[in-house]
Amino acid sequence: MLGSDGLNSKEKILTQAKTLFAEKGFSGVSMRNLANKVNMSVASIYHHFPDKNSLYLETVQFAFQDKAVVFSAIWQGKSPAEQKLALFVNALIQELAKDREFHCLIQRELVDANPVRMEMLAKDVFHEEFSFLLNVMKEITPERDAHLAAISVLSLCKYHFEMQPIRCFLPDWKPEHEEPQVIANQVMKILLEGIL
Amino acid sequence: MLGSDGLNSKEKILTQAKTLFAEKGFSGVSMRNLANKVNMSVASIYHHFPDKNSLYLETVQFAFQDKAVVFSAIWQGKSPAEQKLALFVNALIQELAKDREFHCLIQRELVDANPVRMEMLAKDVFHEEFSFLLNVMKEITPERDAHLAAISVLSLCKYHFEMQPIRCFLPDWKPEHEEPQVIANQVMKILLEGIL
DNA sequence: GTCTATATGGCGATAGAC
DNA sequence: GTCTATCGCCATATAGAC
Repeated sequence: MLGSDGLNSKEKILTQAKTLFAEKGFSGVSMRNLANKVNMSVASIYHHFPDKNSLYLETVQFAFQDKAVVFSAIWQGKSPAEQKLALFVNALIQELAKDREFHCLIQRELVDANPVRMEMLAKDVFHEEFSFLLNVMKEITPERDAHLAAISVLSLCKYHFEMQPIRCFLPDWKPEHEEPQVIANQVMKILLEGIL
Repeated sequence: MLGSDGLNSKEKILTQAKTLFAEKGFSGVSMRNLANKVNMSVASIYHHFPDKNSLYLETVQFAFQDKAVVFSAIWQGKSPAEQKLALFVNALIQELAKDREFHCLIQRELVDANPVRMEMLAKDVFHEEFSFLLNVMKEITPERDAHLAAISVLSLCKYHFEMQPIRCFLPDWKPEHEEPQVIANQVMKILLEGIL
């Protein structure tokens, strides 16, 4: 039942599907491409998934499933709110740097903006994480709009990675700008002092 | 030569292509879809463009072509650097709010990350604008890394729009969070004071 | 510059043997 | 659970008439 990589067929399919969908998007990947990549026939894939859309949905859920664990330790900890925020920023940036495919999948989901998938993602994945961040922001700056502040924190972390493909062609770019630690430090500095 | 909308056939095709590519992406749009939308045959489109890829490239350039004009007045003005930054943030957010298709096309380009198109975009479109922003940042905070600071300014503006499809499902969202002026004020406040 | 008709191949999905 | 073979359709692109 398990291959030499310790994965059963379904997991093998999902792993490669994650790679392909992240790279090319839903309509950029054919069942034949995927079958090729996992060394199976198309018909075998259809044995595990009823259709391409279901496969895509399961792939997205598969890509998200281990992410919540990383952050819960931070939110459950006993640090003061400011420190929780710093730990979260660091952890998020590390996670985005480590799992590029995860990052690309989110970006594609947001631009495709399928309303059904969007609500599913919001409820099943983002709601809890966002609530924790929201509470920390409320504690830190009760006079501010916590929702906008939380989005801004996420912006500062995530957009560095979205700009990665083009940044290296822009003036004053340095290789060190790609290091997660450098990015995280910069984000925290802005959050602490502003930029002006 | 010109239709009742004042556009010739090529412009009509590019206008609808911009809408479709922004919504569905390159591989999500077929030549038949597009032909349908402009009330032409597929063959007629191929009279104006040699293939789908060229059509896509021209569409992206078409979508970008009027954008530089909006900002040059700000950079050329005689305001102090801090005020130029504030004007830029406002103008960028207004532009993103006004032209959603433009916003989606950028997001898709960044996630597709075709190296050839990326370098083309960087050189032809972003280089000049980014340089102006960079110079303003250097003047405002000479001790900071200007490249990272400039990216952070763009992050704060652009990511609010990227999160738009999911934000309304997240806790504490209010309709006013979609107003460009509210977003711009929030961005400037963070840049001035930080968040903590 | 626009059309109809068509060539050629890839697509998602299924039938049925092993 | 995996395969080969195949269906019916839609994709990009072209030929050639008007």
